[in-house]
Amino acid sequence: MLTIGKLGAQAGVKVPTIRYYEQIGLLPEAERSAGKQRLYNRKALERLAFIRHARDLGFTLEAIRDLLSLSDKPDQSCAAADAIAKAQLREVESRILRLTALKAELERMVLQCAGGCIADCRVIEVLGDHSLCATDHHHHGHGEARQGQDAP
Amino acid sequence: MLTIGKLGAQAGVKVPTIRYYEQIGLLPEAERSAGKQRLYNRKALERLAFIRHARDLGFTLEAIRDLLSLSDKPDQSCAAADAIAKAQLREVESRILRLTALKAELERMVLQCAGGCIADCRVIEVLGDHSLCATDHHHHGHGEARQGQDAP
DNA sequence: CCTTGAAGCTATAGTTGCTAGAGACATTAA
DNA sequence: TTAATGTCTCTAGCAACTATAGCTTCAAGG
Repeated sequence: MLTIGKLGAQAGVKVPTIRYYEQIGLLPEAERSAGKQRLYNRKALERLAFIRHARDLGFTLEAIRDLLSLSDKPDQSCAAADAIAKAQLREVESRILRLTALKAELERMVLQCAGGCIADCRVIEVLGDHSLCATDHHHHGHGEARQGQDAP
Repeated sequence: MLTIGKLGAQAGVKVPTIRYYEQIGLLPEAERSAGKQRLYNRKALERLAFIRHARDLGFTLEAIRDLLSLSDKPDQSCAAADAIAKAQLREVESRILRLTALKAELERMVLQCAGGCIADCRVIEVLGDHSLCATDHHHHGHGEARQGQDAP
């Protein structure tokens, strides 16, 4: 049996995040010790590692909730899981496209900045006037994969 | 003089977002009509367009705050503006790298899914076991450029 | 057996960048 | 004049956590 700290260390998830996952029902309520501390078994560790890994791949908690409930029914078709993964793939691809356009625009801005004074700065100028842009960086996706978390 | 609705339409920013920008001090307090409605002039429109454009390029509101205060001092060196833009460029580049790794992993998952039942599903399996991964998708950036907003 | 320090507990509030709703007032077109 | 918009303030909500405060529990050393 693992305490919440050990579990977090093994899965690479911070302790408050584990409690948060329990709170929103992504993890079941943990067993408790005599002194009301949470205790976890191997299955809980696997579930948490699954969540962590899916988060790393950019799945939302909602998508993960769906994937988890699918993985609890091993006899059904995996079409739904496949669809979720494909949607995620499309999402990632469209973000890459958009970011690539942004990158081009930023490079142009930075290259053209001669290092003079603000009045002549291309960065400020380009930001102030969209018509100076080469590319169409105008449509957007929905938030990146993770916030900055990293194993403690 | 523009009402807030016209201003938003011209700049491509929703009305509540404009009020929000004013609230957090990114836009100055607007003049008011006799009936206390906000009124804007050309300068306000330019400032808002600047913000909108910078948001489109993925700058945070904090970075934009800095850029705006720089652009108010046209005689100073543009080194600071240049640094902000370069930091943003590095940020975007690192997000692209990370997303590209994710994309490869997702493609592998999806390709290997034979479409059988959950018990054999590669998607579920790979998510459950990081050692099945080809790539190191383990370090992350800090949030994508925009939430889903788009001109009203 | 007792103490100390780390780890755990709950509960609440903060983060970013907005968006949505309620209920009241202003403006404009028919 | 009346109806339909538009605008006002205020509050609360979204994702996905993170941070803080003030407590209790646990494991190890003396």
